[in-house]
Amino acid sequence: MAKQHWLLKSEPTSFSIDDLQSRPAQTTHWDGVRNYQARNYIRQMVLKDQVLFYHSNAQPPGVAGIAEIVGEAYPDHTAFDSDDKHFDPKSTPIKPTWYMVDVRFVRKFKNFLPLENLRDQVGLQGMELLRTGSRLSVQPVSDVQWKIILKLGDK
DNA sequence: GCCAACGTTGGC
DNA sequence: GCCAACGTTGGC
Repeated sequence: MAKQHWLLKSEPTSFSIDDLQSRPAQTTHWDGVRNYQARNYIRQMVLKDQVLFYHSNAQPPGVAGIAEIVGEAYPDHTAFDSDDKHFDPKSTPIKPTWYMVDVRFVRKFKNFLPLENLRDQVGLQGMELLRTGSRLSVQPVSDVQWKIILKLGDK
């Protein structure tokens, strides 16, 4: 299968691309996804898929760099923990509702790409990220979109 | 702080 | 199954 590309949103005040870089093995599990459409995308991810690391609720919001999938979908255990912010009693170890992947830092872009600038780019108009009211925290990115964004980020 | 655009919940 | 109320996301 051809390599797939994705975009993952994170609020840098809770977990930034710098936090990912400073993790042991520069790797984390991407927990807390509690939306079915996003969950379905999580389950489609395969090893070595490439990911845009997006900073949401940031000033400015935008794409900060690249990561890759180093662990395919497995049950999100934070859903089982009643003390966890993302606890969901409907999800059980026997029949988990929510899944997560392992993600490893690849690099930060030379240029942080603010959302505002992406809106102006020819070829990106169809991106889910740019759709008015888009809230999906896990999104597919097409080959064409991926290439345009990498070119901008590394320029 | 505001609010548009959702997704979810629960009464009926 | 419908839909109003509510809660959340996230840009601005």
